[in-house]
Amino acid sequence: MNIFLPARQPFSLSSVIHSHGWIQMAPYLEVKEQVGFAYTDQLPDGSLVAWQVSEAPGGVSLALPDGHSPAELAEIKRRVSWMLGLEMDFSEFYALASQEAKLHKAVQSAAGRILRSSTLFEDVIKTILTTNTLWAATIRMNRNLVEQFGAALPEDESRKAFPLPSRLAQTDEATLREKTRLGYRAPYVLELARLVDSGSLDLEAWTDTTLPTVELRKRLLSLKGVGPYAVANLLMLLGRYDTIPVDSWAVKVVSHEWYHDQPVGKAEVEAAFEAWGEWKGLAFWLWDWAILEEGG
DNA sequence: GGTAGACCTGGACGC
DNA sequence: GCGTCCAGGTCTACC
Repeated sequence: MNIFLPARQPFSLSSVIHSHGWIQMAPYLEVKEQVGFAYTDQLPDGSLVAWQVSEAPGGVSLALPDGHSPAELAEIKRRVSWMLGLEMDFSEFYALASQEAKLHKAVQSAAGRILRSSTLFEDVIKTILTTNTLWAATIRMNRNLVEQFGAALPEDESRKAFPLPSRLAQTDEATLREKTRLGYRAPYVLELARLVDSGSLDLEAWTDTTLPTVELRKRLLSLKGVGPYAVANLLMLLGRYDTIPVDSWAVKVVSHEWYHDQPVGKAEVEAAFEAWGEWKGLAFWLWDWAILEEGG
C-alpha cells in the first residue's frame, strides 16, 4: 500500500536525506534510482516492518506491505513524520537566513530538517558511536550492532532493524564488545539499554517535551557516554537549535573562516554564531564554509 | 570549576 | 607481518 504524508512547505526530501551521515547508517538503505530510502523498523510490540519513502508533490509517499493493523499504521506514520520532520516550521529561520549570503544555498534547497532515526534510543546510541572515533568506524560499529542484535525480516534475513532496548539489555558487556567492537562505549550502550528496558528512563518522552533546552541538556548530559559534543548533536536532532556541536571539525572550519587558520576553541566557535540566537546551531550546520569551497 | 590521563579501535606509516 | 603513532570525545580522579 502507498500512503501520502504531507509536509509543511518548503520541504525537500533530498535535503533531509543528505542533511548528515545518518543515511549511511543501518538500518537506513538509500535508494539510488530515485530520491528516497528504505528502512527496517521494529515496533515496541516486537512486530517488524519494512517501508520505503519517496518524493511526492507536497510531501512524501510511504510504501509498505498490506496487513498492518490500524494501530501499527498510525505508529509507522508517526515515526516517519518524526524522522523527516514533516511538520517542522522553519519560516522564521528562512526569513533571517535569506539576508545572509552564506546561507543562500540552504534557503534555496529548503535545508534545515535533520534526518532522525525512528526512536531517540537509536539516535542516542548512534551519537555515542560518533564520539572519539573516525566516521568509518562509527558506520562499522553501528552495522555490527544491527547485524548482531537486530531482528531480521522473516521474508528477507539480510534486512534487520536497529535492536530494541530489551534485546541489548539481555546481553553482557564482554559479548557486546566482542561482537560489535564498540570498545569502551559498550558499557555506555548497555547501561542505556537497561535503563530504558527497565522503564526507569523514558527516553522517548524527550522527543515531545516543553522542557527548556537548558533542562533537556542537563538530562542528556546525565547519560553515560554523552558529553558536550554529543548533547549538542542530540539537541539539534530534537529540533533545539540554540547550541552548536563543537567538535574538531567545527573548530577547524571556524578557524579557517574567520581566524586565518590560527588555533581557536569552543568560545570562538560559539561567538561566531552568537547573533543567530535560537537558530545558531542551524546556521552553523548549514553555513557555506569557505574551506569546503576551496576543497579543504 | 578546571585539568590530566585513561579509555579503545583501526588506519597510516616505517621497518 | 609487526610494532608504533595518532585521531577522535568522555569519564574519573585530582587539585
